[in-house]
Amino acid sequence: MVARMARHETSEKILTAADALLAEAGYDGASVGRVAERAGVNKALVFYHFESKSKLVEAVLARYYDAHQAALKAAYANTDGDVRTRIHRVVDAYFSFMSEHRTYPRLVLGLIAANEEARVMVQDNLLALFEWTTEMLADITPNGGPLDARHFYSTFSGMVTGYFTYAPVIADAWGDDPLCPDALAVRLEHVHWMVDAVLDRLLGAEPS
Amino acid sequence: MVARMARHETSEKILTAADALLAEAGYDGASVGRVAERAGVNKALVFYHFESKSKLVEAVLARYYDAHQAALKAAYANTDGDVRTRIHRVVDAYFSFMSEHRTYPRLVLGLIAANEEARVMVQDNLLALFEWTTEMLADITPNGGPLDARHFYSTFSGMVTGYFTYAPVIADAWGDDPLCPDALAVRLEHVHWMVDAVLDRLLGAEPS
DNA sequence: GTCTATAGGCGGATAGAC
DNA sequence: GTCTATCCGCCTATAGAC
Repeated sequence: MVARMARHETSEKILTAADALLAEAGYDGASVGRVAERAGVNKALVFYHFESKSKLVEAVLARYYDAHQAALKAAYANTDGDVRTRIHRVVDAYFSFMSEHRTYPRLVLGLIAANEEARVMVQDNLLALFEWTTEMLADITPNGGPLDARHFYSTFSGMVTGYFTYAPVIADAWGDDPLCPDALAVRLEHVHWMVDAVLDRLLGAEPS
Repeated sequence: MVARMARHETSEKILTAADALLAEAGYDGASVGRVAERAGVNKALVFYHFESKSKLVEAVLARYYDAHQAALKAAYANTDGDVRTRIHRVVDAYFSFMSEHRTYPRLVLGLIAANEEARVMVQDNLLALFEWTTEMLADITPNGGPLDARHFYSTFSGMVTGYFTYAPVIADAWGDDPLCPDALAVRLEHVHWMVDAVLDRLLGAEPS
Protein backbone atom coordinates (compact mmCIF):
# COMPACT_ATOMS: atom_id res chain seq x y z
CA MET A 1 0.00 0.00 0.00
CA VAL A 2 1.06 3.53 -0.73
CA ALA A 3 1.09 6.32 1.81
CA ARG A 4 -1.99 8.47 1.56
CA MET A 5 -1.55 12.01 0.38
CA ALA A 6 -2.84 14.82 2.58
CA ARG A 7 -6.23 15.68 1.18
CA HIS A 8 -6.28 19.41 0.70
CA GLU A 9 -9.03 20.71 -1.46
CA THR A 10 -6.41 22.28 -3.69
CA SER A 11 -4.35 19.10 -3.85
CA GLU A 12 -7.43 17.32 -5.10
CA LYS A 13 -8.02 19.87 -7.83
CA ILE A 14 -4.44 19.56 -8.96
CA LEU A 15 -4.52 15.77 -8.90
CA THR A 16 -7.69 15.68 -10.95
CA ALA A 17 -6.32 18.09 -13.51
CA ALA A 18 -3.04 16.19 -13.73
CA ASP A 19 -4.88 12.94 -14.18
CA ALA A 20 -6.95 14.17 -17.10
CA LEU A 21 -4.01 15.88 -18.77
CA LEU A 22 -1.72 12.88 -18.42
CA ALA A 23 -4.25 10.72 -20.19
CA GLU A 24 -4.75 13.26 -22.96
CA ALA A 25 -1.22 14.35 -23.59
CA GLY A 26 1.09 11.84 -21.93
CA TYR A 27 3.85 12.46 -19.42
CA ASP A 28 5.70 15.16 -21.30
CA GLY A 29 2.56 16.80 -22.64
CA ALA A 30 1.22 17.25 -19.14
CA SER A 31 3.44 20.14 -18.12
CA VAL A 32 3.10 21.61 -14.68
CA GLY A 33 1.97 24.90 -16.19
CA ARG A 34 -0.88 23.30 -18.06
CA VAL A 35 -1.88 21.25 -15.04
CA ALA A 36 -2.03 24.41 -12.93
CA GLU A 37 -4.01 26.24 -15.58
CA ARG A 38 -6.59 23.45 -15.79
CA ALA A 39 -6.82 23.22 -12.03
CA GLY A 40 -7.32 26.98 -11.85
CA VAL A 41 -4.38 27.52 -9.54
CA ASN A 42 -0.95 29.03 -9.77
CA LYS A 43 1.93 27.06 -11.20
CA ALA A 44 4.13 27.52 -8.15
CA LEU A 45 1.40 26.08 -6.02
CA VAL A 46 1.78 22.73 -7.70
CA PHE A 47 5.37 22.56 -6.54
CA TYR A 48 4.36 23.68 -3.08
CA HIS A 49 1.93 20.78 -2.77
CA PHE A 50 3.79 18.06 -4.66
CA GLU A 51 7.45 19.10 -4.60
CA SER A 52 8.22 17.96 -8.16
CA LYS A 53 6.53 16.85 -11.32
CA SER A 54 7.47 13.22 -10.92
CA LYS A 55 6.11 13.18 -7.36
CA LEU A 56 2.88 14.63 -8.71
CA VAL A 57 2.58 11.85 -11.24
CA GLU A 58 3.33 9.28 -8.59
CA ALA A 59 0.52 10.71 -6.49
CA VAL A 60 -1.91 10.44 -9.39
CA LEU A 61 -0.81 6.87 -9.94
CA ALA A 62 -1.08 6.01 -6.25
CA ARG A 63 -4.76 6.98 -6.17
CA TYR A 64 -5.51 4.50 -8.93
CA TYR A 65 -3.17 1.94 -7.53
CA ASP A 66 -5.05 1.76 -4.25
CA ALA A 67 -8.48 1.85 -5.84
CA HIS A 68 -7.59 -0.76 -8.45
CA GLN A 69 -6.23 -3.19 -5.90
CA ALA A 70 -9.20 -2.69 -3.61
CA ALA A 71 -11.68 -3.32 -6.42
CA LEU A 72 -9.99 -6.53 -7.48
CA LYS A 73 -9.38 -7.72 -3.95
CA ALA A 74 -13.10 -7.43 -3.23
CA ALA A 75 -13.98 -9.47 -6.30
CA TYR A 76 -11.27 -12.01 -5.63
CA ALA A 77 -12.14 -12.43 -1.94
CA ASN A 78 -15.63 -13.63 -2.83
CA THR A 79 -15.15 -17.39 -3.17
CA ASP A 80 -18.74 -18.31 -3.98
CA GLY A 81 -19.30 -20.51 -7.01
CA ASP A 82 -16.90 -22.59 -9.06
CA VAL A 83 -13.69 -21.42 -10.70
CA ARG A 84 -15.51 -20.30 -13.80
CA THR A 85 -17.90 -18.09 -11.86
CA ARG A 86 -15.07 -16.66 -9.84
CA ILE A 87 -13.00 -15.80 -12.87
CA HIS A 88 -15.92 -14.08 -14.54
CA ARG A 89 -16.47 -12.04 -11.39
CA VAL A 90 -12.85 -10.87 -11.33
CA VAL A 91 -12.98 -10.04 -15.04
CA ASP A 92 -16.12 -8.00 -14.41
CA ALA A 93 -14.39 -6.10 -11.64
CA TYR A 94 -11.35 -5.48 -13.79
CA PHE A 95 -13.40 -4.27 -16.72
CA SER A 96 -15.72 -2.08 -14.72
CA PHE A 97 -12.83 -0.46 -12.90
CA MET A 98 -11.33 0.46 -16.25
CA SER A 99 -14.58 1.85 -17.63
CA GLU A 100 -15.08 3.93 -14.51
CA HIS A 101 -11.51 5.21 -14.73
CA ARG A 102 -10.89 5.51 -18.44
CA THR A 103 -7.88 7.72 -18.05
CA TYR A 104 -6.09 5.06 -16.03
CA PRO A 105 -5.07 2.63 -18.78
CA ARG A 106 -4.01 5.50 -21.01
CA LEU A 107 -1.97 6.95 -18.18
CA VAL A 108 -0.16 3.69 -17.58
CA LEU A 109 0.46 3.30 -21.27
CA GLY A 110 1.89 6.80 -21.51
CA LEU A 111 4.24 6.14 -18.63
CA ILE A 112 5.52 2.93 -20.15
CA ALA A 113 6.17 4.68 -23.42
CA ALA A 114 7.74 7.74 -21.86
CA ASN A 115 10.96 6.81 -20.10
CA GLU A 116 12.69 4.44 -17.75
CA GLU A 117 11.94 6.55 -14.69
CA ALA A 118 8.24 6.57 -15.45
CA ARG A 119 8.28 2.87 -16.22
CA VAL A 120 9.32 1.82 -12.73
CA MET A 121 6.33 3.72 -11.30
CA VAL A 122 4.09 1.24 -13.06
CA GLN A 123 5.94 -1.91 -12.16
CA ASP A 124 4.90 -2.38 -8.56
CA ASN A 125 1.27 -2.03 -9.44
CA LEU A 126 1.42 -4.76 -12.05
CA LEU A 127 3.24 -7.16 -9.76
CA ALA A 128 0.42 -7.53 -7.27
CA LEU A 129 -2.21 -8.06 -9.94
CA PHE A 130 -0.02 -10.59 -11.64
CA GLU A 131 0.42 -12.60 -8.45
CA TRP A 132 -3.30 -12.77 -7.80
CA THR A 133 -3.91 -14.08 -11.28
CA THR A 134 -1.33 -16.79 -10.77
CA GLU A 135 -2.92 -17.76 -7.48
CA MET A 136 -6.43 -17.82 -8.92
CA LEU A 137 -5.47 -19.98 -11.86
CA ALA A 138 -3.12 -22.25 -9.95
CA ASP A 139 -5.47 -25.24 -10.04
CA ILE A 140 -6.38 -25.11 -13.70
CA THR A 141 -3.24 -24.02 -15.54
CA PRO A 142 0.07 -25.89 -15.72
CA ASN A 143 3.31 -24.31 -14.55
CA GLY A 144 5.46 -23.09 -17.41
CA GLY A 145 4.82 -23.32 -21.12
CA PRO A 146 2.21 -21.56 -23.23
CA LEU A 147 -0.60 -22.21 -20.74
CA ASP A 148 1.17 -20.72 -17.74
CA ALA A 149 -0.98 -18.29 -15.78
CA ARG A 150 1.32 -15.42 -16.71
CA HIS A 151 0.31 -15.72 -20.34
CA PHE A 152 -3.36 -15.63 -19.53
CA TYR A 153 -2.78 -12.62 -17.36
CA SER A 154 -1.00 -10.83 -20.17
CA THR A 155 -3.67 -11.85 -22.67
CA PHE A 156 -6.72 -10.85 -20.67
CA SER A 157 -5.41 -7.68 -19.11
CA GLY A 158 -4.29 -6.65 -22.60
CA MET A 159 -7.75 -7.45 -23.93
CA VAL A 160 -9.24 -4.90 -21.57
CA THR A 161 -6.59 -2.20 -21.29
CA GLY A 162 -5.71 -2.46 -24.97
CA TYR A 163 -9.30 -1.79 -25.92
CA PHE A 164 -9.48 1.35 -23.80
CA THR A 165 -6.16 2.76 -24.93
CA TYR A 166 -6.64 2.04 -28.62
CA ALA A 167 -10.25 3.21 -28.61
CA PRO A 168 -9.60 6.80 -29.71
CA VAL A 169 -7.48 5.53 -32.58
CA ILE A 170 -9.94 2.97 -33.88
CA ALA A 171 -13.03 5.14 -33.40
CA ASP A 172 -12.86 6.39 -37.00
CA ALA A 173 -12.50 2.88 -38.37
CA TRP A 174 -15.42 1.55 -36.38
CA GLY A 175 -17.78 4.35 -37.25
CA ASP A 176 -19.31 4.64 -33.80
CA ASP A 177 -17.78 5.50 -30.46
CA PRO A 178 -16.12 2.41 -28.95
CA LEU A 179 -16.37 3.94 -25.48
CA CYS A 180 -20.10 4.65 -25.38
CA PRO A 181 -22.03 2.52 -22.85
CA ASP A 182 -23.52 0.22 -25.47
CA ALA A 183 -20.17 -0.47 -27.10
CA LEU A 184 -18.56 -1.11 -23.72
CA ALA A 185 -21.23 -3.61 -22.81
CA VAL A 186 -20.54 -5.47 -26.04
CA ARG A 187 -16.82 -5.47 -25.41
CA LEU A 188 -17.39 -6.89 -21.95
CA GLU A 189 -19.51 -9.63 -23.50
CA HIS A 190 -16.66 -10.37 -25.87
CA VAL A 191 -14.20 -10.73 -23.01
CA HIS A 192 -16.55 -13.06 -21.16
CA TRP A 193 -16.97 -15.09 -24.31
CA MET A 194 -13.19 -15.34 -24.55
CA VAL A 195 -12.96 -16.47 -20.94
CA ASP A 196 -15.42 -19.25 -21.67
CA ALA A 197 -13.59 -20.24 -24.82
CA VAL A 198 -10.39 -20.58 -22.80
CA LEU A 199 -12.05 -22.47 -19.97
CA ASP A 200 -13.84 -24.83 -22.35
CA ARG A 201 -10.55 -25.76 -23.90
CA LEU A 202 -8.65 -25.89 -20.60
CA LEU A 203 -11.22 -27.89 -18.65
CA GLY A 204 -12.46 -29.99 -21.55
CA ALA A 205 -15.66 -28.41 -22.85
CA GLU A 206 -17.94 -28.36 -19.83
CA PRO A 207 -21.18 -26.48 -20.44
CA SER A 208 -20.70 -22.73 -20.30
CA MET B 1 1.25 3.12 -50.04
CA VAL B 2 3.43 5.89 -48.76
CA ALA B 3 5.88 7.83 -50.91
CA ARG B 4 9.39 6.47 -50.61
CA MET B 5 11.92 8.68 -48.92
CA ALA B 6 15.05 9.54 -50.86
CA ARG B 7 17.66 7.08 -49.61
CA HIS B 8 20.65 9.12 -48.68
CA GLU B 9 23.16 7.39 -46.55
CA THR B 10 22.76 10.14 -43.99
CA SER B 11 18.97 9.96 -44.07
CA GLU B 12 19.25 6.29 -43.25
CA LYS B 13 21.50 6.94 -40.27
CA ILE B 14 19.06 9.53 -38.97
CA LEU B 15 16.06 7.29 -39.50
CA THR B 16 17.71 4.42 -37.67
CA ALA B 17 18.68 6.61 -34.76
CA ALA B 18 15.21 8.14 -34.57
CA ASP B 19 13.63 4.72 -34.64
CA ALA B 20 15.64 3.41 -31.73
CA LEU B 21 15.20 6.56 -29.69
CA LEU B 22 11.46 6.74 -30.27
CA ALA B 23 11.06 3.22 -28.97
CA GLU B 24 13.22 3.93 -25.94
CA ALA B 25 11.98 7.32 -24.95
CA GLY B 26 8.73 7.99 -26.78
CA TYR B 27 7.80 10.92 -28.98
CA ASP B 28 8.79 13.70 -26.64
CA GLY B 29 11.84 11.93 -25.32
CA ALA B 30 13.24 11.56 -28.81
CA SER B 31 14.34 15.15 -29.29
CA VAL B 32 15.95 16.14 -32.56
CA GLY B 33 19.16 16.93 -30.74
CA ARG B 34 19.40 13.46 -29.24
CA VAL B 35 18.53 11.84 -32.55
CA ALA B 36 21.31 13.80 -34.26
CA GLU B 37 23.76 12.92 -31.53
CA ARG B 38 23.02 9.21 -31.82
CA ALA B 39 23.21 9.35 -35.61
CA GLY B 40 26.55 11.13 -35.35
CA VAL B 41 25.42 14.12 -37.38
CA ASN B 42 24.62 17.74 -36.76
CA LYS B 43 21.24 18.77 -35.45
CA ALA B 44 20.54 21.18 -38.30
CA LEU B 45 21.12 18.36 -40.74
CA VAL B 46 18.10 16.54 -39.45
CA PHE B 47 15.93 19.50 -40.41
CA TYR B 48 17.66 19.74 -43.78
CA HIS B 49 16.73 16.13 -44.57
CA PHE B 50 13.34 15.86 -42.91
CA GLU B 51 12.06 19.43 -42.63
CA SER B 52 10.47 18.98 -39.21
CA LYS B 53 10.34 16.57 -36.32
CA SER B 54 6.87 15.31 -37.12
CA LYS B 55 7.87 14.61 -40.71
CA LEU B 56 10.83 12.65 -39.39
CA VAL B 57 8.60 10.52 -37.23
CA GLU B 58 6.24 9.99 -40.13
CA ALA B 59 9.17 8.76 -42.19
CA VAL B 60 10.16 6.28 -39.49
CA LEU B 61 6.60 5.08 -39.31
CA ALA B 62 6.28 4.81 -43.09
CA ARG B 63 9.17 2.34 -43.25
CA TYR B 64 7.39 0.00 -40.88
CA TYR B 65 4.04 0.67 -42.41
CA ASP B 66 5.15 -0.60 -45.81
CA ALA B 67 7.02 -3.58 -44.42
CA HIS B 68 4.23 -4.57 -42.07
CA GLN B 69 1.59 -4.46 -44.77
CA ALA B 70 3.78 -6.41 -47.17
CA ALA B 71 4.46 -9.12 -44.60
CA LEU B 72 0.79 -9.59 -43.80
CA LYS B 73 -0.31 -9.31 -47.41
CA ALA B 74 2.02 -12.19 -48.32
CA ALA B 75 0.63 -14.38 -45.55
CA TYR B 76 -2.94 -13.43 -46.33
CA ALA B 77 -2.59 -13.95 -50.11
CA ASN B 78 -1.73 -17.62 -49.58
CA THR B 79 -5.14 -19.29 -49.65
CA ASP B 80 -3.97 -22.88 -49.18
CA GLY B 81 -5.70 -24.88 -46.47
CA ASP B 82 -8.88 -24.22 -44.52
CA VAL B 83 -9.77 -21.11 -42.56
CA ARG B 84 -8.03 -22.39 -39.47
CA THR B 85 -4.75 -22.95 -41.28
CA ARG B 86 -4.99 -19.58 -42.94
CA ILE B 87 -5.61 -17.74 -39.71
CA HIS B 88 -2.68 -19.45 -38.04
CA ARG B 89 -0.49 -18.42 -40.96
CA VAL B 90 -1.50 -14.76 -40.65
CA VAL B 91 -0.96 -14.85 -36.89
CA ASP B 92 2.51 -16.28 -37.48
CA ALA B 93 3.30 -13.49 -39.90
CA TYR B 94 2.00 -10.85 -37.51
CA PHE B 95 3.96 -12.24 -34.61
CA SER B 96 7.20 -12.75 -36.48
CA PHE B 97 7.06 -9.24 -37.90
CA MET B 98 6.80 -7.89 -34.39
CA SER B 99 9.66 -9.98 -33.08
CA GLU B 100 11.86 -8.91 -35.96
CA HIS B 101 10.95 -5.26 -35.37
CA ARG B 102 10.63 -4.97 -31.65
CA THR B 103 10.80 -1.22 -31.61
CA TYR B 104 7.73 -0.98 -33.80
CA PRO B 105 5.00 -1.81 -31.29
CA ARG B 106 6.64 0.40 -28.69
CA LEU B 107 6.84 3.20 -31.20
CA VAL B 108 3.16 2.95 -32.05
CA LEU B 109 2.29 2.79 -28.40
CA GLY B 110 4.36 5.87 -27.67
CA LEU B 111 2.64 7.81 -30.42
CA ILE B 112 -0.81 6.89 -29.17
CA ALA B 113 0.10 8.03 -25.70
CA ALA B 114 1.84 11.20 -26.82
CA ASN B 115 -0.66 13.57 -28.41
CA GLU B 116 -3.44 13.99 -30.90
CA GLU B 117 -1.08 14.90 -33.73
CA ALA B 118 0.97 11.76 -33.21
CA ARG B 119 -2.16 9.66 -32.87
CA VAL B 120 -3.40 10.37 -36.38
CA MET B 121 -0.10 9.12 -37.80
CA VAL B 122 -0.95 5.68 -36.52
CA GLN B 123 -4.55 5.60 -37.66
CA ASP B 124 -4.12 4.90 -41.36
CA ASN B 125 -1.87 1.98 -40.65
CA LEU B 126 -4.35 0.31 -38.37
CA LEU B 127 -7.22 0.78 -40.79
CA ALA B 128 -5.80 -1.47 -43.50
CA LEU B 129 -4.97 -4.25 -41.05
CA PHE B 130 -8.39 -4.00 -39.54
CA GLU B 131 -10.09 -4.37 -42.91
CA TRP B 132 -8.13 -7.48 -43.78
CA THR B 133 -9.12 -9.11 -40.54
CA THR B 134 -12.75 -8.36 -41.19
CA GLU B 135 -12.48 -9.84 -44.65
CA MET B 136 -10.68 -12.94 -43.47
CA LEU B 137 -13.19 -13.67 -40.74
CA ALA B 138 -16.27 -12.72 -42.76
CA ASP B 139 -17.46 -16.30 -43.15
CA ILE B 140 -17.07 -17.42 -39.58
CA THR B 141 -18.01 -14.43 -37.43
CA PRO B 142 -21.40 -12.71 -37.26
CA ASN B 143 -21.81 -9.02 -38.03
CA GLY B 144 -22.19 -6.90 -34.91
CA GLY B 145 -22.26 -8.01 -31.31
CA PRO B 146 -19.47 -9.46 -29.17
CA LEU B 147 -18.31 -11.84 -31.89
CA ASP B 148 -17.85 -9.22 -34.57
CA ALA B 149 -14.51 -9.46 -36.36
CA ARG B 150 -13.47 -6.09 -34.97
CA HIS B 151 -13.39 -7.52 -31.47
CA PHE B 152 -11.22 -10.43 -32.48
CA TYR B 153 -8.91 -8.06 -34.27
CA SER B 154 -8.59 -5.92 -31.15
CA THR B 155 -8.11 -8.98 -28.97
CA PHE B 156 -5.46 -10.74 -31.01
CA SER B 157 -3.45 -7.74 -32.13
CA GLY B 158 -3.44 -6.65 -28.48
CA MET B 159 -2.26 -10.10 -27.47
CA VAL B 160 0.84 -9.69 -29.61
CA THR B 161 1.64 -5.98 -29.42
CA GLY B 162 0.71 -5.81 -25.75
CA TYR B 163 3.19 -8.54 -24.94
CA PHE B 164 6.03 -6.74 -26.68
CA THR B 165 5.29 -3.34 -25.23
CA TYR B 166 4.75 -4.53 -21.68
CA ALA B 167 7.70 -6.89 -21.77
CA PRO B 168 10.26 -4.53 -20.18
CA VAL B 169 7.83 -3.82 -17.37
CA ILE B 170 6.98 -7.42 -16.55
CA ALA B 171 10.50 -8.74 -16.96
CA ASP B 172 11.19 -8.35 -13.23
CA ALA B 173 7.99 -10.11 -12.28
CA TRP B 174 8.64 -13.04 -14.58
CA GLY B 175 12.22 -13.56 -13.55
CA ASP B 176 13.54 -14.28 -17.02
CA ASP B 177 13.63 -12.13 -20.14
CA PRO B 178 10.25 -12.27 -21.89
CA LEU B 179 11.89 -11.25 -25.16
CA CYS B 180 14.52 -13.96 -25.40
CA PRO B 181 13.98 -16.42 -28.26
CA ASP B 182 12.71 -19.22 -26.03
CA ALA B 183 10.19 -17.00 -24.29
CA LEU B 184 8.98 -15.61 -27.60
CA ALA B 185 8.43 -19.10 -28.96
CA VAL B 186 6.31 -19.92 -25.93
CA ARG B 187 4.29 -16.74 -26.33
CA LEU B 188 3.64 -17.59 -29.96
CA GLU B 189 2.44 -21.02 -28.87
CA HIS B 190 0.10 -19.35 -26.43
CA VAL B 191 -1.39 -17.16 -29.15
CA HIS B 192 -1.91 -20.16 -31.40
CA TRP B 193 -3.57 -21.98 -28.54
CA MET B 194 -5.88 -19.01 -28.09
CA VAL B 195 -6.72 -19.02 -31.80
CA ASP B 196 -7.72 -22.65 -31.55
CA ALA B 197 -9.75 -22.04 -28.42
CA VAL B 198 -11.67 -19.32 -30.28
CA LEU B 199 -12.15 -21.41 -33.41
CA ASP B 200 -13.27 -24.45 -31.42
CA ARG B 201 -15.97 -22.41 -29.79
CA LEU B 202 -16.90 -20.51 -32.95
CA LEU B 203 -17.03 -23.50 -35.28
CA GLY B 204 -18.30 -25.99 -32.73
CA ALA B 205 -15.32 -27.93 -31.43
CA GLU B 206 -13.83 -29.48 -34.53
CA PRO B 207 -10.51 -31.23 -33.92
CA SER B 208 -7.68 -28.78 -33.62
C1' DG C 1 -1.22 28.81 1.19
C1' DT C 2 -1.16 31.54 -2.62
C1' DC C 3 0.73 34.63 -5.48
C1' DT C 4 4.54 37.29 -8.93
C1' DA C 5 8.82 37.20 -10.87
C1' DT C 6 12.57 35.05 -12.56
C1' DA C 7 16.41 31.82 -13.19
C1' DG C 8 18.52 28.36 -16.18
C1' DG C 9 18.01 24.78 -19.47
C1' DC C 10 16.42 22.46 -23.44
C1' DG C 11 13.01 22.14 -27.03
C1' DG C 12 12.13 23.00 -32.36
C1' DA C 13 13.47 25.61 -35.99
C1' DT C 14 16.18 29.04 -39.04
C1' DA C 15 20.17 31.95 -41.18
C1' DG C 16 24.06 31.82 -43.30
C1' DA C 17 29.18 30.49 -43.87
C1' DC C 18 31.71 26.84 -46.12
C1' DG D 1 25.29 18.64 -47.74
C1' DT D 2 27.25 19.84 -43.62
C1' DC D 3 28.44 22.81 -40.28
C1' DT D 4 28.21 27.03 -36.39
C1' DA D 5 25.57 30.29 -34.26
C1' DT D 6 21.43 31.93 -32.79
C1' DC D 7 16.25 33.03 -31.95
C1' DC D 8 12.37 32.27 -29.27
C1' DG D 9 9.34 29.76 -26.49
C1' DC D 10 8.22 26.52 -22.99
C1' DC D 11 9.91 23.60 -19.49
C1' DT D 12 10.97 22.51 -14.27
C1' DA D 13 12.01 24.66 -10.33
C1' DT D 14 13.03 28.39 -6.86
C1' DA D 15 13.02 33.02 -4.24
C1' DG D 16 10.50 35.89 -1.90
C1' DA D 17 6.37 39.19 -1.15
C1' DC D 18 1.80 38.88 0.90
